[in-house]
Amino acid sequence: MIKITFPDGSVREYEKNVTGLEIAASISSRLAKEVLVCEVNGKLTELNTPIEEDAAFVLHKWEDEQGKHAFWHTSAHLLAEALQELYPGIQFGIGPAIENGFYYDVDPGETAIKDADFAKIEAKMTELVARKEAIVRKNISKADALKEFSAKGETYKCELINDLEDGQITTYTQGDFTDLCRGPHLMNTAPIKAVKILSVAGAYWRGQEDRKQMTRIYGITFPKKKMLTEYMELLEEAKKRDHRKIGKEMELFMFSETVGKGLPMWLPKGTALRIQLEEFLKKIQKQFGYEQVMTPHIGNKELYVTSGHYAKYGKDSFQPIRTPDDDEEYLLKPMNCPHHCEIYKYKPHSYKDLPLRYAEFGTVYRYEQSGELHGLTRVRSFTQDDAHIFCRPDQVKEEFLSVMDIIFIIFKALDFENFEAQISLRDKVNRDKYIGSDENWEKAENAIIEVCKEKGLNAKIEYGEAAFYGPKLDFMVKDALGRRWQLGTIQVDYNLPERFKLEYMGTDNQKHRPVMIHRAPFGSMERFVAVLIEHTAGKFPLWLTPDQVAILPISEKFNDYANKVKKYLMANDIRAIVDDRNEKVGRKIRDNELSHIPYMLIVGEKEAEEGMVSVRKQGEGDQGCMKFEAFAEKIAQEVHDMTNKW
RNA sequence: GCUGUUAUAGCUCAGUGGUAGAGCACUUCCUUGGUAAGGAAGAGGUCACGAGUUCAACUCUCGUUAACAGCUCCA
Repeated sequence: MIKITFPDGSVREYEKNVTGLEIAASISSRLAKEVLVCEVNGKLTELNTPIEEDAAFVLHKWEDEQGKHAFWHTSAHLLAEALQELYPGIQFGIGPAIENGFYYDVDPGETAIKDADFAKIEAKMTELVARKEAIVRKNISKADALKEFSAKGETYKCELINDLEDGQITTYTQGDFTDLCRGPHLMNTAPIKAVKILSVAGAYWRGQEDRKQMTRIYGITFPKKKMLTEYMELLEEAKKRDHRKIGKEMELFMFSETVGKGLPMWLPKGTALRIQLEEFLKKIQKQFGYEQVMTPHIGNKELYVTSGHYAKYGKDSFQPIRTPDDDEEYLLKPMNCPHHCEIYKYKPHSYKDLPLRYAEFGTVYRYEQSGELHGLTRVRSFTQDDAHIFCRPDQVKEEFLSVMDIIFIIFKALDFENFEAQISLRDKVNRDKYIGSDENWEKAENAIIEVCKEKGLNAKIEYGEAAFYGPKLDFMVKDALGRRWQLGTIQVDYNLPERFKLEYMGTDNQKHRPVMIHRAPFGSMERFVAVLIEHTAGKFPLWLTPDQVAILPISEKFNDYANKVKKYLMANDIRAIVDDRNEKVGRKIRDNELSHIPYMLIVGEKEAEEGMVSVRKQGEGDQGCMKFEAFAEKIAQEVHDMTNKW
């Protein structure tokens, strides 16, 4: 007999070589039906694997991450099995489960797999499920694995096998399909009740740009048909929130093929929104001791040679601007830091001056690869809400903490609750690409880790994600389609002060090197607005929204009164428009509801006579009548209450 | 940059190897209204751009540009 310990701490005894499925069945038949995969002493394994010794034991169902993972991983194999039947001679790369579904990278040789083939593939997968083939796991020696897969002409699999350790190699077989795989899997494909092939795309073999491009087929499967329907509806919903769609509908920003791709232009409404955000941040920064500066959009190439950016990014940037002078070259500025370093150098500094915090809404230009451009989230010209803090080494931590406070204020004010933080450190092995001494790097890396701990921030550490000049802490949020976008960033930099030979006079009357902290709480105005649009679905908070109030005259006879009210509101810093179209009031209400304006004021004979307005709140209907002066006061108060929190 | 898909009116989209359509928006007129779509008429297109095939190309082929999905990249 062996002892099986469950997650709740209870222990039960079973015969040696009992399987996970048998254990599940001993608890309840329903559980045995729903369980997908199990965990024995922390190791995920199939339900039919015999358990030989005492073990900590966990069952995973669809509701668990691990259960879904196994379900989708098995689905990837099912996809491969279907492809093997449909496209004889097809070669397989890798086929993992992902956050939502799975994919398989394949090389179909001369044939191309297209959207039109999806139905055929789905049908074949469904057909294979009906065969109820068992999935069989097999341990195999490296030599045998190589023999087996090379016999089938599977060059990609052989390459993978060559990188594996002998003795650790397993294969999984279902029907005529055998795959090199670590597992774990479902015991058969029967639980897969709904199948959807989502898209097809190119993907480099092993993620390397110089290797062959495979065909990557994305799919998703579910244990119930209804779940697939719900998932497809969710995708539709997400599409409706896409900032590119809403940005167009609300006339916030645009692109012009003539101006150039990746170069956004802000329309009046979008500009109004952006200005509100900038003013909001300026107000906070003022409280935190920042000073605004302004710098040109170009800089002498030498500036970037000094900073090291030219060596690193020169080739992949907008190329230098020529002048009538043959020896002179300028770059569109790809970042603001070198300019701010020069500002720091304008005069000598004492330790008493520090920290100095220079802030600028600085527009920068980066030649992003064309395929990377995406709405407002990835563009070639964008405005960073940039600031550089020059401080003494002993002030780094405190400054870092106060930057985090600013970021938290912003996230709170705009209701971003589901953000993630990531600490980006150097690659553990390959350290050639980083500028600066090991000692400085370690100091900076440790400072970030400590500060996160102190703030109780659960940040994920990623090695190899650091900028070439220093480690960083990034804040990310998800967009409507579940893609992660980086917003705020804080980066410690021991490198630029070195390169620009920045100094301050210490208490010891000696020159010392300041530390520089780059930070951008929004990241960029463009990306932040994009994420904000998707977060709010275009329903911006009252203090931020471009139009706060729409005034709707009942008929043209009351246009004059409506304009009088508008003038009064505008004079009191309330952003109002008059809808003076020749339409019935029902129509005006409908259109203005759909355009997300928070308040509507309906004015007709009754209101005009008494200096009143009939108030209607977006989504909440009629709110009754009041004097327009009282309404202005109410709105001002509401905005004040919202903005006074920070 | 790579692979694939797409490009028709301001917007959303139908459509055909034989000179182009809808809804919304727009203009004019009627209507002057009370809390989510009043009515009529009209205007609007080099069917992304450039070549080629064809008696004839918006439609088929190739190239260019841009957008979209994914990959790679992101100071």
